[in-house]
Amino acid sequence: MDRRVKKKDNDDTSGKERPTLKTLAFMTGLGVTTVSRALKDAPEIGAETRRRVQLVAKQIGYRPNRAGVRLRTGKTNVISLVLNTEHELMSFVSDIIYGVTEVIADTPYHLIVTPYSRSQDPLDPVRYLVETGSADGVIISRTQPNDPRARYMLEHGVPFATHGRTDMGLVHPYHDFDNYAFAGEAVRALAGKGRNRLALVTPPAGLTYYRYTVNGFADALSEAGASEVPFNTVSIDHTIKQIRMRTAQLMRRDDRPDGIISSAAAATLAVVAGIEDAGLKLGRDVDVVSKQSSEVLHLFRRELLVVNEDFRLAGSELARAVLGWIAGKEPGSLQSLSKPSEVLPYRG
Amino acid sequence: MDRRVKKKDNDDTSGKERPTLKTLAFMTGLGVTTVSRALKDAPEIGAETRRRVQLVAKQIGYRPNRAGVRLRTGKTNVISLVLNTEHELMSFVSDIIYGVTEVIADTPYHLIVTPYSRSQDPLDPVRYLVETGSADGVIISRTQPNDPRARYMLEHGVPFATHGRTDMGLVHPYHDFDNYAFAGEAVRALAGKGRNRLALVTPPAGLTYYRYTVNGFADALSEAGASEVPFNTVSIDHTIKQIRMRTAQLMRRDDRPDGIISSAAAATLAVVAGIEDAGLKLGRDVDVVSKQSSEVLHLFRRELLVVNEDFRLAGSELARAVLGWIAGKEPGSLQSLSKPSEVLPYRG
DNA sequence: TTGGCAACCTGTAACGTTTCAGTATACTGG
DNA sequence: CCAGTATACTGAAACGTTACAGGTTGCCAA
Repeated sequence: MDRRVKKKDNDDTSGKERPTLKTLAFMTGLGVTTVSRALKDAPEIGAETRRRVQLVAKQIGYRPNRAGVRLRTGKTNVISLVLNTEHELMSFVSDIIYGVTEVIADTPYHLIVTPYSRSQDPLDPVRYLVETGSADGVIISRTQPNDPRARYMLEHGVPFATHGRTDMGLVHPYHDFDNYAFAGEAVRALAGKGRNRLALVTPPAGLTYYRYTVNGFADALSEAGASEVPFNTVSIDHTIKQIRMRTAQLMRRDDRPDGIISSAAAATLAVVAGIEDAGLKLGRDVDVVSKQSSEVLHLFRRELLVVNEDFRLAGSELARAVLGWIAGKEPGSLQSLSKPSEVLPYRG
Repeated sequence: MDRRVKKKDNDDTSGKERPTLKTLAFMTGLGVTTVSRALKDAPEIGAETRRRVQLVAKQIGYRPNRAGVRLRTGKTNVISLVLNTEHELMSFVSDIIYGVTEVIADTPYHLIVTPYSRSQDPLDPVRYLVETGSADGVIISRTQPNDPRARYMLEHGVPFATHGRTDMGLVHPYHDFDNYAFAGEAVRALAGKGRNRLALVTPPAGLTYYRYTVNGFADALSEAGASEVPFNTVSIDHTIKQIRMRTAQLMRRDDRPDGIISSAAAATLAVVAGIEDAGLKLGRDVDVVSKQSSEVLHLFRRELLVVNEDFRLAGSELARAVLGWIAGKEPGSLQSLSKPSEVLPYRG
């Protein structure tokens, strides 16, 4: 298993080995310390020397060895995205990753994906990251009002950002979509079409944005003089099959809703299928407003009303937030809330 | 000169610091070297000692410091997934990541996502990974018949696996979906429904699976006595809007196809929209067979015929392949081809 | 007795980086 | 002219790990 080749001093410029500070030191005739400091613009290095070192470094394509830095300083230059492998939306995973990578592209940071599954405590992966010091910053989703992960990371001084807000009286960076506003807009749009018996396909009950959605729904309902048709048997975490079946059941009842609001595009496909299973027609018997993160629902059924949520933006904002915290900014200043688009009907 | 530098001993068991080999050495009364070897079952360590060390290590939750290992040995314990941030399918990203993480969950490996965008040479991220030694293994997608990335990694002795095959006479691990078979099955299914003027929505032209798809299509066409209606103006890399528009154009022509085969679900949504824009009806005027990676198309239109491709499986296979190569297995033994499901009509 | 050998264990060096504690030189003010 | 100090640089140590080159026993054959 010993595949290490004997290594001589790399004090030569012969150029096959990856350059290190030692290489640079030799080439410039300076000490390793000076080179190290020159590269990070330390004040006690002469301007001339600094320029010379940086020039040579650029010329030979010097890149600091991550393991060396990490071992010495503990800095990993890693951001970890913690994902639930059962319940995250497909579009969420893809877009948020791209959003994050967009932001960290010009930094020395790498993105690692830390998964956890149904069986596990969501705290597990976070605990692992913190205990092993595997990341300088963490991004979590599926945020809860009282989130043990956020509390844990605050206690341990690990910078993080949450997708969704918490409600623990603790300050930390977050990015959130304004689901209160979304639900409200959705209700008003349906009311505007004369719909007044509305059902809501909610987010999973434990998460913070469940509350915002439900509250936005309730407040707008009473304001609009509409009423709720309870539909608590499903959430967007349920399978397509379940949502479809239960929607069909719901729509066969006498007191069925004439408007439905759905918190996710995938659920909406199932809802519409359920509606049609019950022999009803979208746009005539019932209207549906749905969130979506890519322009897919209007291809599906033109009658749908949609509101867009941009997960790529969320990824970028979250990355910016963690990096900001790592850089020493106030956590309280790294919070953002993204307003929903209008409720959009199909157009050409 | 008796001013000695105070050295921070972590030789105590007081327990707040993360345990290192030194901690274990102190606790067991052994040398650091012995502990290191005992933990990796080296032969020259007494059975008794070995068990004792491993017990203590487990008790206090010792985990090797990755930076230490990496600095000393060059082993990163990292697998990198290289992704194009413009053109990967949403479902692909999500599922392949989950597939990979499933496999590496019980290993010391971490998954890092290395993105590249339109503007960049696809070789860039790979070159970066290799030059900086950032990963022990690499997974790439969007594989080309003559793929510079595969060639480069082979030359540099970096283990990797490709999603899709190459055609360079070089041996390396891959996982691929049998797109030749898919296209063939699709043609036969359409022919079975009496369709004999078929169009194909291809993968992007540069990629290997474009060829397999096109060949499978062509071979089955002549075999079935059907003919091709050329539709070279789009591929699944085009935008929804473009595909939709061009499909509509196609379908308004006199020599329009009566069957269409689509290589991706997202494209299929656009294709169907285009068909309907042209005033035609799916299942009556034209039949469409499409690949999909999640059960979404039958919710969209019942008339669609679908073939399933499992990206999560691909992720797992690719991870297994890279890990196998890293572990010293023959690259030629780490290749797998996944057969398409039957062509499935809607059922209940 | 001596030498050889196997079985087990150990100290030291090195990976590349940053930090600590200096050193050498030149300049300043008295 | 000297002390004091600012400027520009440097070597050594340390982070945690593994490889290398020994060391120390105890036992056995000669």
